[in-house]
Amino acid sequence: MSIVRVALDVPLYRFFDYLAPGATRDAVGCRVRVPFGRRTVIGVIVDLPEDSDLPATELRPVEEILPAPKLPADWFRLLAFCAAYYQAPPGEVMLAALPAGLKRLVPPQPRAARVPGKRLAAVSAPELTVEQAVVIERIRAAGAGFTPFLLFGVTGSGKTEVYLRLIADALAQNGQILVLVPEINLTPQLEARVAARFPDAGLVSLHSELTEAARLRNWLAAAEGRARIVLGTRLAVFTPLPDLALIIVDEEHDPSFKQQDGMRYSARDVAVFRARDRKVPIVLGSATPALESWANATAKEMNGRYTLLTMRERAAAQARLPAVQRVDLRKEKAEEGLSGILLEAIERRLARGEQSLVFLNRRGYAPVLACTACGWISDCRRCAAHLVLHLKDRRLRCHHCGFEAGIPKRCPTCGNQDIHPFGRGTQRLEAFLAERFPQARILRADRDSAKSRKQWEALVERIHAGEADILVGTQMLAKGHDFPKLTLVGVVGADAALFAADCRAPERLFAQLMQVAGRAGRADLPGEVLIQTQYPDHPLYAAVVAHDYAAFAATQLAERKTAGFPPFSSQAMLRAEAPQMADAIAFLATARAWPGIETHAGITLYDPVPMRLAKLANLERAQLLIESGSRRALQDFLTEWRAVVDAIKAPSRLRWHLEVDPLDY
DNA sequence: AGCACGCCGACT
DNA sequence: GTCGGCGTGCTC
Repeated sequence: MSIVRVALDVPLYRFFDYLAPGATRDAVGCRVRVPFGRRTVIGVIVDLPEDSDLPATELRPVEEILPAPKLPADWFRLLAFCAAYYQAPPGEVMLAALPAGLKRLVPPQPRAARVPGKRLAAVSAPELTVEQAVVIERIRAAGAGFTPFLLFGVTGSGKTEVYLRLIADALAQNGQILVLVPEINLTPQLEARVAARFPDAGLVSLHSELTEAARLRNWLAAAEGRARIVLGTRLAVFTPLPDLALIIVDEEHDPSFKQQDGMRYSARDVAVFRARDRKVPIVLGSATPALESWANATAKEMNGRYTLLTMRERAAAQARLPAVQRVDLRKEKAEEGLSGILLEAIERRLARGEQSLVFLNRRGYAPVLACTACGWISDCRRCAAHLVLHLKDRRLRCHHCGFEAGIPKRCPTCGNQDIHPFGRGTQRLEAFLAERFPQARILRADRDSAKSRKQWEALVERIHAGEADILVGTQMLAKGHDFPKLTLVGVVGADAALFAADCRAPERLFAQLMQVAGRAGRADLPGEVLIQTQYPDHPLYAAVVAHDYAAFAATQLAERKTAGFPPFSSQAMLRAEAPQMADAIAFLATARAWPGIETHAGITLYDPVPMRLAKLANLERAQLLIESGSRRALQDFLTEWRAVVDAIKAPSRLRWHLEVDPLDY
């Protein structure tokens, strides 16, 4: 009597054995319909064990083994690695990696895939720059095995063309290619370029905005090898690819590669594991690499784990890097937060019929409403955060939990009518600019003005069509798109990130500034970037002005090394949330007090502390940082400790999770 | 996670 | 009397 071991979608760290009369090893990798408690669920057969820990009499028989699709062995290795590394339940992790259509008891009726319409002739490849050619040669020279490359190329240096050539190579050798991008709706032009170059490669995309049916269709096409190129967001890293030959991670520094709930994995790191496991090359591309990646490519301690490839020149011969300048706000008078220098620069663009972009990473009209008499401020009653004033729809809104309220006419505490918006958001800048430049057409681009992908695309379309003279936007505008007529970028309100408690804030600010600066002057028009700041001497801005990522990264890494922070140590974070902060702290304190820590050398457990956003949606949150100089030691500790934490008796309303390699503090 | 059971409080 | 709150225990 055969026994099958089945992974099920439950938060438990074990599998379940079932009787499967007549099943052979061939069943491993198949999905299976099994009774589980009082319900019937879909699982995945992970093994065909000789016998079970339980007597055969206690095993229930499977209801049906579903022959296709079959998950391959390397898929199990990948998911098992993730479950172990991220301390997540293996069954849950495996089932989460499958498209929903494969988890239904009644399988969805597969509709015939639409026959691709007009098949266009492949767009021919442009000539390579010298740098591109060198980079491609070096990657080719490394051959087919596992080699991780960090492709460090300034904005506009033509990383995409490098990807396309490598994809062509892999296709020619009958390989499949996995391309990971941070957010699909910000990179539709990459998809378009790949599709145009390789019209016969059966390119499919995989991301969470696809309908369930489309996702299943594309997943199957990839898993069956029909699709030769898979372009997707982080979840695509788990797609079975029988002929995988190359992995590309574009904008590898982007925080969107980090999953922020459920299993909190880094798709970039998972991709590197997968490349190593499948013995294929992987190219991580960025103009501002994550410090971890940069260290892997340059730091002595990392022994050249990654091969660094650099492209310094912009590909379009005429396109220069934009001239970046600081505007000293201590000396310059500012009107509604905009300096005379910036306003004049905008005026010149208006006169020349060019576009300007004012970048402010804060949406709404003003970040807070306050009473000048009694000190009342518009706080969210469910979060430790201010309600943001949205004048456009006359609401106060919490950007964390979504709580909304009307705008009070007078102070709710003291009745004073003199209540004022403090600070500035994109709406306020938009209003001021409209008043200041009545002849200009102003377009605001933030999550409020582009809620859906459709709205966003329409907005981009209008900008491209030249329907705007001045753009006011958040980081939404920093990514992806090239606007040929955009020659001026003004950066407003960036200083706040300079002194944030989060050690990664400078890294993110630098990446953001480089990215938004890269929007200026792409074509034959020279670009200008003006950064308004109270701290013009700050080394971060100096590095941005000099377009010198390497110098910036060197100082950051030196700081990290002194502080013993990643990548010079490994970290994990235990977080708890409960209606009462005291309960959350007490839970973490109990976890920290585990005596078994004695047997684990080199593990530091910090004190439990309230999170930066200490209260969110009526839950108070605290966290405990775990650090070790040895990743191995941390892993061993976490594996044991996780079970200990699991067994702690806590109030029923308390929730907790463990995050490995946290990005935010 | 579901989904049961089981025990107490406040309702038609 | 029973509807329902959530604590506890189990799922091959």
